[in-house]
Formats: sequence, structure tokens, C-alpha cells
Amino acid sequence: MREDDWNWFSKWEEELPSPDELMPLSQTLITPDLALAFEIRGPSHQQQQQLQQQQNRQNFSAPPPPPQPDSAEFESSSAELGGGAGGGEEPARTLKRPRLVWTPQLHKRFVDAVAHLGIKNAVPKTIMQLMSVDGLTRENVASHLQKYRLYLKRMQGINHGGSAAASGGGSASSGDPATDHLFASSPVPPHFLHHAGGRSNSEHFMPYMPPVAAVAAVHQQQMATAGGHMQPQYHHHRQMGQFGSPPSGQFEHHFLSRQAQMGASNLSTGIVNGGFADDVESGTAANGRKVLTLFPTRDN
DNA sequence: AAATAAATAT
DNA sequence: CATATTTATT
Repeated sequence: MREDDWNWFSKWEEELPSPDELMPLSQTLITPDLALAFEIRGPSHQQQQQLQQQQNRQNFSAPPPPPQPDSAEFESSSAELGGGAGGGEEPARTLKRPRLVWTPQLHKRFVDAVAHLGIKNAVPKTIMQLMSVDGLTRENVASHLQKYRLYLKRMQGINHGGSAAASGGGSASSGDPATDHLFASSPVPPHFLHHAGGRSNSEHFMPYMPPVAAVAAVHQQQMATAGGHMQPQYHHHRQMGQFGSPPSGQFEHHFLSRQAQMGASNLSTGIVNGGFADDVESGTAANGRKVLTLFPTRDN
């Protein structure tokens, strides 16, 4: 039984954080230009995040500007922007922020940030700053942090004195794939697994992290300017084969290029790892500094 | 209809 | 900031 589990688990694992595990359903809600024009500071993180995912790994082969004006709606999306006449379209300014999707990559950044900050300093604000993800709000982080803490707690309950957590490539799973999918995807730093009631000694290591510097924040931003480009991609659902039955299999859609800049800007505390390898996605580490666009971080 | 994830309110 | 509650998605 167990082997079987592991069997499909492995598969699951591979499938889960697939290189391009992103399956963006495009749904045009409002014209990007409009949003940007209004400088709405909300409706754009998804794109960024998704793009981050894409950009993280390898994604350098798609034609940047899809000059395909037509491109029928993918599934069921249409009639959204009323363009002017028609009838009552919601004012752009009152648009509520689209739902933020926590992708594994994003979550990883999150975890790394928390790990490097140490539980003590790991508060939403700090985390958010460290992550340097544009568009990410403190609330987003807070909410996620909340869930994450819960997750950790549960984990402890199940595997308290255990040694299941494999470091390195092993997935630190308590053997229960049913656990929160997202959280499971990221290696949980060991120190997180301590029980709260710090009784006895064991102060653990890592009082706090030394102030390191540097690191890039990824950000994706399209220069508004001539030419419409980039459609707001809203990905709605992530419906992935939950069980070993990867029928369709290949999803491959990467369009739009991204620009990134490396930013060593103010406040960036940098997630340079001291222990947890955080291969800063972007391949920057490789050697060539890939240019990541760091935005004049004006994150909330 | 139930379960989960994120948002929002306290 | 933390926690609780509500809302949206699947």
C-alpha cells in the first residue's frame, strides 16, 4: 500500500510543481490599458504572479507580442467590458481586487522569506517587504501566513518527533499527500516544525538572520505605450488531475514575454540564503544576471 | 452541497 | 498584528 502511495506520490510530485505548472485561463476583464491608465493598484498582480511563475524557469521561446487580435475567447468569457456604449459597466475605479492566487513559486518565496526572517520577525509586513513581490499586499501575506501557521500546527501534530522531513530534494511530507496541496509543495524549513511551547532548552538555531543584502525581486510590468499588448490573464481555477490520471497531460502555453530587472533597491533585505537554498528563480544565479525588472517598488 | 482558498472584518 | 468570519471557486 505504501509503496503504491509513494508511487503515485512521486508522480504527483513531479506533476505538481511542473516547470510550467501554470494553467492560465485567460479572461479579459478590463483592458489593461484602462486599468493602468487609472493606475489602479490592484488589478494586476495575478498577471505578475503568473508571469513570475512562467518566468521563473525557462520561458524564453514564445513570441512576445501576440498580434492576434482575434483570438476568440478561450472558454466562456466575453461580454465583459462594455466599451462605452452598452450599458452599464462598472466603474473601473471600483473594481475590487482580483483574487490572488498563491502559486508554488510564490509560496516558496514566502516560505523562504519567513525562514530567513525567523519566526520572530516573520510578520506580514516584513515578509511582504522581503518578498518584494510587486502587487502583493500585506493582507495577502497576512492571510497566507495565517493559513501557513495553521498548516504548520497540523503538521506538528501529526509528525512531532519524527524525522520524516527530508531535507534537500525530498519532499517533506508527512506521508500524507492529502495535506494542503500548496503547502506541501514547498519544503518546510525545519525550524518551523518546532512546537510552540518552547519548554526546556532548545532555543534552536537562528535567533535572527544577519542582514544580508541583495536579491532580486521579480516583477513584471508592461510598459504602457503604444500598442496594446498583454491581456489580463485571470486564471480561475486550477483543476489538475488530482489523482494519477494525467490524461491530457500537456499544457503548454506561454506567451508574453517578461521583463525583469534585478533590483537591489532600498529595503530589499535580500533573501540570500544562508541555509535554505533559495535559488532565486530567474536564473540570475547562473551567472549572467538576467535582467529582472524591479519596479520602483511602491508596494503597499 | 461540501470543501478549500483567499478576502475581509474585528 | 492576530484571529475570526465571510465570500468566492472548485
